[in-house]
Amino acid sequence: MARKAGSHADITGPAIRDAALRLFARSGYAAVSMRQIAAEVGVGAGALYLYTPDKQTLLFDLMHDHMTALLAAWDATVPVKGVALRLEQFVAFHIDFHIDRPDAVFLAYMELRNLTPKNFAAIETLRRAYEDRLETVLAEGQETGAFAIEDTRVTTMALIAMLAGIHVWYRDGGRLSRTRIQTLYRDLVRRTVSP
Amino acid sequence: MARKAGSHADITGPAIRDAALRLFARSGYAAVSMRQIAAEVGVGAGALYLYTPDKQTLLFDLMHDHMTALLAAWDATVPVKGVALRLEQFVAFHIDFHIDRPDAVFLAYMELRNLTPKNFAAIETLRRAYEDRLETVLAEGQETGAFAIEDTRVTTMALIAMLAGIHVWYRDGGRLSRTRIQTLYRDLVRRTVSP
DNA sequence: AATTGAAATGAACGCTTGTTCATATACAAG
DNA sequence: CTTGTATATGAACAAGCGTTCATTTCAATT
Repeated sequence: MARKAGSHADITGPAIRDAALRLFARSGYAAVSMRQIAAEVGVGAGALYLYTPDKQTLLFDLMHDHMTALLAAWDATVPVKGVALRLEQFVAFHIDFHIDRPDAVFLAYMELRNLTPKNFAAIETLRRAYEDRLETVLAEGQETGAFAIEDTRVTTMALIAMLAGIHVWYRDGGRLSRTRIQTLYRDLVRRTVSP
Repeated sequence: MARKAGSHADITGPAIRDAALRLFARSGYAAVSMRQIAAEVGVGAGALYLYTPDKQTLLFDLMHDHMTALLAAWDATVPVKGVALRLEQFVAFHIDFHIDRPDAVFLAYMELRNLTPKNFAAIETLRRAYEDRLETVLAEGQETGAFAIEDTRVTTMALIAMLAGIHVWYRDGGRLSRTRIQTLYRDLVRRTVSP
């Protein structure tokens, strides 16, 4: 039996991506089979290939779309005046964006080594671009004397890692609210760069 | 042909673990086959099962031994006087220990989800114990007034993540020497906790 | 009512997987 | 020189892998 009522491409396509994202994040790309993804969607394995040329492209598209959306969202923020406030804006933005997408964050940080070299390079470029957004803010603050930073690149990586680490322990409905976390990390970051 | 001259258990055993560690770190547990590990050692696939009951145990033992060695090494340090210096000691220790074991660090941070529930719980306990070592230092400094920390647990996680992030970008013979990195991170950490 | 075409099936393909086991080898002890 | 044992082989097993494709189903268009 095929083509049940109401089951069309614009439903199945996103459903496949959702299921793949969830399963890849939970068990890892290599450990998840196309048949598992298909079963989660409620479809035969062959149907997946109506929506993606192969498994590798499915992974790449998920990571690529996440990174692209991340950069677009930051670039769409309205910059506040003053580099110190701009840095606080970055922290709040980062936490907001990432806390709502735990699975995509997991993918982007854990599945790089399962990308083909060409796909890996593409994602690395995007990741580097995001790091550069932060580094730009830090460098500007350093120039104007608003910050006192010993090594801009190292501080960038340290802050990104600090923020990325939230996804390791954050749980919805846990001890700390999102606002509280943003406050705490805003202060941690401020201490790290202030003169 | 079996049992070549000089090829004994005390050579093959460690060789298997070395190869497994390297391959698991490079490609991920699920993506590495027992035959690949065996080939790297220069042995048939069946021979692996003279040294490990199964693939899962091989992974677990690698992670378990790493975490155990980490805790033992820290507990073996001679505590310096003064909680601020003790924190600096932790930073230097952490960087020293981890920078020499990039593959084991990769495993311990990336392959948790490929552990069976029981094995996962065991590793989580060890990881938590390591975090607690740092938290203890922070809490003591907070009590004595040497540090000014808003939330001890969050700061612990933030600092661990910051330090763990080094392995993402550090390359042997890169721009920064190990000592330089230790100095930079010592200062970053100090700023984060100082009153 | 007939036709079209997108959407899905499910069998089949050649390969790889983790693991087992009967068999073979090479060294150490008697 | 014979025997015993630790070490390794490599074929075999059932299961699962990603992917392809001839075929079927169903809704919309004519």
